[in-house]
Amino acid sequence: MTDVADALALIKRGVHEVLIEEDLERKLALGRPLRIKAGFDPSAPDLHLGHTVLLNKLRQFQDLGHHVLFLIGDFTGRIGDPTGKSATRRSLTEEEVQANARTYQEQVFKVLHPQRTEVVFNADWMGRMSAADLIGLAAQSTVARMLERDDFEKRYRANQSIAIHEFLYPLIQGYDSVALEADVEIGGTDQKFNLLMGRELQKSHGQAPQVVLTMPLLEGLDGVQKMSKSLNNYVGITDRPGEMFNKIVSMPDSLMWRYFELLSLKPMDDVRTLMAEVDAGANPRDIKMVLARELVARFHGEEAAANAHRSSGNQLAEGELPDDLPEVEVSIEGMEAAPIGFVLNRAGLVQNSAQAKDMLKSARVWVDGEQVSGDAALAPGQAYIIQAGKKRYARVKLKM
RNA sequence: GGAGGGGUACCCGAGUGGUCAAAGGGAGCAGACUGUAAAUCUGCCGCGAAAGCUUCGAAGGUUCGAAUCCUUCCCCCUCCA
Repeated sequence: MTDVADALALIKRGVHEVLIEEDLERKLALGRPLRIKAGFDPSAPDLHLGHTVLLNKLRQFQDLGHHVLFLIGDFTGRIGDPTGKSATRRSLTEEEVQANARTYQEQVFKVLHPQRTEVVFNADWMGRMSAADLIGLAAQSTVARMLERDDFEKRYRANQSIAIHEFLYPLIQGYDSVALEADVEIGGTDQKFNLLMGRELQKSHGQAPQVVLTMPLLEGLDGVQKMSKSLNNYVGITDRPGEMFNKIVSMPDSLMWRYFELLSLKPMDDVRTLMAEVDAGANPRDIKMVLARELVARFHGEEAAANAHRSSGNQLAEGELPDDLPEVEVSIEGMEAAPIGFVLNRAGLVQNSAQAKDMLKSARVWVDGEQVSGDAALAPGQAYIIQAGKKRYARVKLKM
């Protein structure tokens, strides 16, 4: 294990807050693998780069030899974190939880070391807890303490209802740390209250309190709002290589160093070297390509990263076709010839017929390399290579 | 309980009987320029290949014709008690 100061520097990279840093130093000095806990909501298994900020931090701990407890909150999922807008959340079935857990693991191990990761479910211990035990747990905190939490306090002052069970959420999340004997828990800045509850409950159970690390929420590609699927400003970790590459290279320059800090596993010294290059006049685009290659390689492998700049989803370079041209079948049911607008729409190359018309009008559609106009029609029984705009193309087969 | 104001497309917001698939702005999408960036500029922006179909809180009604007029209902806001 590396020396404590180096480890501390790596751990603090990109972190919003460490509570309490001296505790962390002491734990690191113990020389044993620490138990690092992070909880995940079982309802949303499609990960994007925003989620990987946390995963990267876990990975850095693993690189230092520590042990990660990947907690799937299947029990807490039934409550729904009161922070969220969704006060009433549908509870998931056992099968759904299992399916989501599998998806998580597939995606998560692109970042984490499987051998140093233990996947745990809090229903394992919470499901067995008796009503008496739960009351005992509830007795370990107070209403006044709960009202210190920002959103509870606001709602209380605004005379909005707070259901009793909502108070149980932080308690259970905290108790998870007791059950797991966590040394460190990592979460988003919005989780601070819940994370601190773990410290308190551990103390009252005679355990050394965990160190709390809060990670900033990653801004999405718009550079303003947090990354989320619903705002469509995300890079999904299952995005195709070309698509991922394209999104990263086209992000605003203002965002790139933030992404380097939180998403790259390159040492900060290397990142600072890149910064110096840009200061000295290097094209920021080329530096974004460095980041794009690293991330594509992480989620799709080195080979995909090497080819990402000319694979589908990314803009064509010099009119070259991508290596992995998607194939689509379009049924033209009874038509003698399919109007090009129809084909574009059915093949998913445009969002709606208005966009198809727009593209055709401004002559941005090519069939087998020939530019076509809006009145073009394609005969069935044949495959065409169709390109719509710069980024979208497919081999389209028309069938009757 | 009383008085008044309001619900228009993803968001804000104009529109008071036909020329309204609905002004304008923002967001989004496609382009030009550039560096696959920003800024700026252009086009698109309910669905549909088209014919056409479906929208203005909901349901009925008047009318040749309704976002616009009438009835009932639902929801939001402000003031008074």
